[in-house]
Amino acid sequence: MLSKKTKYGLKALTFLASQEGRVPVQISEIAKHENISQKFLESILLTLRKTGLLGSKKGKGGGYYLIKDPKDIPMTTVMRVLEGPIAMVPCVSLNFYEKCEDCPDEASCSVHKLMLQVRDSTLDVFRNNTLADLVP
Amino acid sequence: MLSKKTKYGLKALTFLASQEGRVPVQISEIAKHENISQKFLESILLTLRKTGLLGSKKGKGGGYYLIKDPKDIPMTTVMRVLEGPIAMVPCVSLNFYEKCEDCPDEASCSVHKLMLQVRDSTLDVFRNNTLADLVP
DNA sequence: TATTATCCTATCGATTTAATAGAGTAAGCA
DNA sequence: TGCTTACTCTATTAAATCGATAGGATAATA
Repeated sequence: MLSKKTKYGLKALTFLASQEGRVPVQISEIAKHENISQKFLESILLTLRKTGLLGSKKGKGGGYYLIKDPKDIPMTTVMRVLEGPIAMVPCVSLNFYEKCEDCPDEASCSVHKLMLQVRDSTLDVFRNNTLADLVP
Repeated sequence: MLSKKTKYGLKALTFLASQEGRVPVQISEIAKHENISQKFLESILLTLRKTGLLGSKKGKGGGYYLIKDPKDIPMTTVMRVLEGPIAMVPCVSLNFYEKCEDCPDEASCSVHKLMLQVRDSTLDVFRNNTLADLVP
């Protein structure tokens, strides 16, 4: 299940991508437009900034803005930052690999085999979509 | 992230599918073979039986067994029973549809658009795999 | 009737999630 | 300089979920 954090983050990013130019947009405006808890959104935007996806400006006329062109932001990046691993199981994760404690042999593991396929097909979707593609 | 319930359930089902004939297999044997907490597995097998995927037999020589041929059990069924909705968001779920409280219009929702693609590609994988395909 | 093994409910601790509170900091402007 | 604005950061919370465990009830076999 997609977390609200990711859901809100995606909506906020899409909203920023739909803006003309790179004018900073206030948290309150985004929260209002997307029906999101402002305080919660605050923390989400903070992590997006720390990851380098967003820039921010304090004080009057301040807010958040996209640093790169939406079409140069693949959804793989966004999803990994917001939701974490794309794979449903750590043992098939490209960026967050971990061995299973149970499971003596990955190669003969039925779960591994199936989840590898799921990861690949999901990855395809995220690789074929940039933030620009999400803007209506 | 795939829950342990689903992971264990998949392993147990695969193990049963790999058995010769339809001989009942004891919980303890499955748990031991797959390195799974026996008590936890107990509750998982119980739900699998209630859903009609497994049959059971009590007393000596008892245990669990597959009711249908592994190649007639699509992974869509298994995953929905164990993990629940395949979609990452209720508003794109075929079997567990729910409207989002926020989000005034699905058609113009960026999250909806993206998650629809993910659902379809994941569904493809599960539709193209039966339990028989998981057996090594 | 004794043994075996599933059935069922209840509970528990740990973790995660979503949200909130509140004080701190930097930028703009008069 | 001092005021206002708006992001920054830490801490806390309530609720939900997860994984696991305990223990007795029930049914089938020998």
